[in-house]
Amino acid sequence: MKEDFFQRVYEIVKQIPEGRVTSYGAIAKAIGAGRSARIVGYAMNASHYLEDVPAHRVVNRNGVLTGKHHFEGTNLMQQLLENEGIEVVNNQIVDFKKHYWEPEIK
DNA sequence: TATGTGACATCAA
DNA sequence: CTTGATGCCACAT
Repeated sequence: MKEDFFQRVYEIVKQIPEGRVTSYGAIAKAIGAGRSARIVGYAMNASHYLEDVPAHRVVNRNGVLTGKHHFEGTNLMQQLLENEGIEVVNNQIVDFKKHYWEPEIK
C-alpha cells in the first residue's frame, strides 16, 4: 500500500495539536524520508487544495514562518499561530523549542 | 525518460 | 550578522 508522499505528510500535519508547531525536517524524518524536507514544503503548497491541513503549524528548522507569503495576507499565518497561543515576532516563533511538537514516527 | 521546481537543511566565506 | 552554494528527493510537465 503505497500512499502518496504528500498523503503521509498530511497525516502527520493533521496530528499537530493546537498551540504546537513542528519543522519540515522533523516531518520528513517522521515519515521516513529523512532528507526530503523540501518535499514536505512542496506538499504544503499542494495542501492549499485541502482544508484539513494546518500548514500554518509547520515552519522551518529555525522556527521562522518561511511560507507566510503563500497564505493570503502577509500576516494571516502569524495570526493563526497567535490565535493558538504561539508568540510570533518578525516571522519568528518565540520560544520555538517550547512550542515544538515532535511528530510520531510511524 | 528528462528537466525544472521548491513553504528545507546545512555548511562556507 | 548576511549571502551564496550545494545536497537532497518527490512531484509536475
